[in-house]
Amino acid sequence: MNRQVFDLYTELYSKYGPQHWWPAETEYEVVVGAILTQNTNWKNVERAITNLKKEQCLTPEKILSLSKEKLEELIRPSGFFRQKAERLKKITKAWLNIDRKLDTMELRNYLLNIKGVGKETADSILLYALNKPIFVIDNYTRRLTKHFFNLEFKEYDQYREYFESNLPRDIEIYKEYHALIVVWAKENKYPK
DNA sequence: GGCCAGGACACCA
DNA sequence: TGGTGTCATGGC
Repeated sequence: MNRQVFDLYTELYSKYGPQHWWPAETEYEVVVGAILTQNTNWKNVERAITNLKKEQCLTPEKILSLSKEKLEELIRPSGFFRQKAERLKKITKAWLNIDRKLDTMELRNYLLNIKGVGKETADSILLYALNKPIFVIDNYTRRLTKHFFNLEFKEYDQYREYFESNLPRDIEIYKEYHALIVVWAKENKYPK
């Protein structure tokens, strides 16, 4: 186990403090947020979530009952609103039928088979909604890996396995580390 | 005013 | 598998 991966975690944690991610009141809100935040500033996602909450629409049943046009209107601030409305409908149906007895990788495959759900989205849901030990990789994580460890991989799962194999298998650490990486990246806009 | 955000997918060679 | 275009709003 490569200590520097864990050491960086403790460093970021003591510098920025606990982030208590994911900011959501329910599991389903995590699912919705995971779709809405795809390549999108979180501020814009918050506007969309606020709209959904204001209309009492942040439940699977309500999302499914909304017309396509109405859903698009509510989530418009998050951008890509047409495809995200489509994706929300699809993932919501799948979410209602999810079999929680499946093991982590089976759940991952289940999520990845939903159109509009890629690895980062699936892993965010696994970690933050379903409390499964999966390390979430995003572009910030790739940037950080290059910046601090001078490493670059080709595949998403290579990054994921790198972090997972160099950290204690601890869900809380996975949650905090990913959040701290985002905080770090925002403070260091273009560290190269 | 331009750049980019907590990606995913289709299409092409 | 690797490269590129598309989707779209709002913050900075």
